[in-house]
Amino acid sequence: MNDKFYEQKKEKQDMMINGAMKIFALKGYAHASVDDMVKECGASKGLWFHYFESKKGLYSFVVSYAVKYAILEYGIKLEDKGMGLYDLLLEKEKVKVDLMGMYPYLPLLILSILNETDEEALSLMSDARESYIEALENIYVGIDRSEFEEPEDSFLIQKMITSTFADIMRDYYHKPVFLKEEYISECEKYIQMLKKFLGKK
Amino acid sequence: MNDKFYEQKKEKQDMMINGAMKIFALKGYAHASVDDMVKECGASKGLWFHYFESKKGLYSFVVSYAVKYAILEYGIKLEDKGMGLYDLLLEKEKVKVDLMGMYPYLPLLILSILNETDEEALSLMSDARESYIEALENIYVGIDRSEFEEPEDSFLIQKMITSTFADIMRDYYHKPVFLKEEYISECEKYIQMLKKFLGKK
Amino acid sequence: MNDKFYEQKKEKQDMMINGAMKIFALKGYAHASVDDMVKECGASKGLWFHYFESKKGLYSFVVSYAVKYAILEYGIKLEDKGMGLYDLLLEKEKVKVDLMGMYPYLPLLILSILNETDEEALSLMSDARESYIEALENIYVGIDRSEFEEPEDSFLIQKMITSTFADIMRDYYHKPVFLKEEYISECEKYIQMLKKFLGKK
Amino acid sequence: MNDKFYEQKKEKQDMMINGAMKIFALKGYAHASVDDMVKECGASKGLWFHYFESKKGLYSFVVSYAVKYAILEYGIKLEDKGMGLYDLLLEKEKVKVDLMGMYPYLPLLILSILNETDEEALSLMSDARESYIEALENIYVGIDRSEFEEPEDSFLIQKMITSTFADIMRDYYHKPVFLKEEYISECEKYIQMLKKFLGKK
DNA sequence: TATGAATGAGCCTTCATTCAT
DNA sequence: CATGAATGAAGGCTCATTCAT
Repeated sequence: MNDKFYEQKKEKQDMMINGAMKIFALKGYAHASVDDMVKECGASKGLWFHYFESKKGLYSFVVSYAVKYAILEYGIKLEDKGMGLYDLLLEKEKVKVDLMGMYPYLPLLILSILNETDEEALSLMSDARESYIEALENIYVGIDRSEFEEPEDSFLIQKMITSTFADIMRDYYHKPVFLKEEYISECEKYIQMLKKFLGKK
Repeated sequence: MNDKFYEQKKEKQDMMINGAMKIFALKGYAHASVDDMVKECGASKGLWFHYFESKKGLYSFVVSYAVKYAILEYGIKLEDKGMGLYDLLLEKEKVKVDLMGMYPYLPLLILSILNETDEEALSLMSDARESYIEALENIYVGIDRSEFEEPEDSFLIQKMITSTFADIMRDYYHKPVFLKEEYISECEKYIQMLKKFLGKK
Repeated sequence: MNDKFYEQKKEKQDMMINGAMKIFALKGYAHASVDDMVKECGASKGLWFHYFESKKGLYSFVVSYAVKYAILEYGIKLEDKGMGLYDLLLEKEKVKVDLMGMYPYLPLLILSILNETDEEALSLMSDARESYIEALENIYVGIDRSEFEEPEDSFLIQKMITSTFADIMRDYYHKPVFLKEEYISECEKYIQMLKKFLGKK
Repeated sequence: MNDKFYEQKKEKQDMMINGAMKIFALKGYAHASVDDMVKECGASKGLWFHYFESKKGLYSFVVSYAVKYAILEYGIKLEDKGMGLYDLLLEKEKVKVDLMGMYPYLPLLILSILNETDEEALSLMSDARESYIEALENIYVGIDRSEFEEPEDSFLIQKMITSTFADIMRDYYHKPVFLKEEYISECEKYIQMLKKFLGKK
């Protein structure tokens, strides 16, 4: 269905993908307008529909693209089984920051996916959303939780870290420039604090 | 400006407030439509404008109302200075659940306020938003952090709990019915786990 | 149909009539709103409809009232047959200025009637409009045109004076206060100039 | 701001301009509806906003266009300085009638501009209105008033002619078809009459 | 392939009109 | 009589979508 799109130059593809990601990530599905994307990255209105048929199709595509790309990177950089919970969650944030090199708004888009409440948007991306969650679970399965006396505790902490980092990342996106290194330091503060109390790994 | 509205029967007032809270909380300012509110609670389109002049005015009013009401309840139920961090944050969730008795979507609306990115919405509620944040800070000032060797740690933990509870609450709102007791139990799990490791109070 | 209305105190009647005249005269039929009239003179929205059934009915009534009142005054003050064209047209303006004492916007309303283009408005007041025009013609019939060699000329001049005074009056209404004496002086300038050249009477 | 519009075919431009002129001229700014224009000339509702952003923008544009066009024609056809008052004012009406060839409602629109009382409309066209009035003054400066013993008289007469012709023109527009030649004859009657009495030129 | 003119459904808002009190 | 709450149709405007070029 999006074959035509892939026949273009990679550069132009990425320009359009980044435009769409930015607008969708910042405004959410319903409030994002195709005109915004035209302004953001030049490609004409007709072209978006030529490649993606509809706003729905575009959203499906971009979300699915973002998820696939993120899963791929996670796969490459987080696969060394046997990492501890803390190191892995921190590493995961570093991967996200790396992703921003190519697709600056990809991590924010993924956060917005997980928080999206618009029913239409949810139905359009249900597959991508689930496959992202599943991929994360697969990664989490490999975590070495032996440091924790009660395994259940580690899951609660995992959830807390995830929620907290998501919140912080959203804040960083609201600043004029996303300060990558500062963001990672901030995450590290939490990890170090937790390590001090709750398991060393 | 909303004098007319307050002259109506309390029941009807609350019906409209709840309708507006629900739609704004679920869809956000920009994507909430007055038509949705008409469907939600019967009051005709014209009536919303009769009372609130504009969608902007309605949003301002509802947000401000929600914030005032929440601050009031916090004031009444969280004022015993000297509570520990954990007990206070848990108690705060209980207050929110109590608020749902009268205004089911009030807590979700407050979460949405804190996450809102639409610039128009932000400008409409800047006062309310700030007064809410300030009120929370005043409550947090009274927390007894003596259990924590490093006070800084307690602030990181506080942030983590807040982010986590917000996430969980959003999930509970996505279910067909908000299971209040289950929600509180879930929050307690986190608190108990943390108490085990990080201070007893 | 407007019996009910006439059963009120004269004062209140005139307050409402003046409110309606002002709004209709200033904004024209289509753009005048009943809310404007409420603001202008206090009588509640429901009351207008109680007395006049509809905006159409109100317009019909007010226009008809204005026309009747004006014709009455013209009848009283311009009836001395045998006046010359110039004196009569000037006297007519003086009558209008007198009318403002009781109904400040009556003369402007009459001008607006004669210029109205809105089809609905035209159909609502066709009778009043015609009876006004007819009444004027009856007055003009009594004019002594013996000063004019060619009677046709006097009709052209009459039309010119009428158009000119109407224009000037509109200008005066646009000022913060209608300066009555100044208005009459301005009219006199034209009359005197014309007398100099075109007949003495 | 209206670049897009000018890139269309001249024919289509003129069709839309004429539609807008007609509706604005007949109904005035406030009561003119874009729907009326849709009915009048086919272009869809969205298209008007595609080109003009808002009803305000459309009004500004059309008024400004009309004024510029009229001033241009006046410049071409009335520039022979040294014309007498009468000939010039008559010539001016002929220019207006010529303008109707391309833009049938342009002269009526200009009359409506000069009579408009709606505050919003006034603010939207203040520049155009003033530039029109100024252009007329520049033309009037060239008038040869030597026939008049008292120059002041000539200004009064000028005002009278202007008011009268405006009135007559409005009447002609209210007929099913604007009878151009008849209109000019009517104007000439006044001019001839005046010449007979008040200066020959 | 690429553009943007063109369309119409949907949303915010106004306002004449009705009706319960 | 008097009030103003309540309603819905109509108008301004946005935006996804189509289509001629």
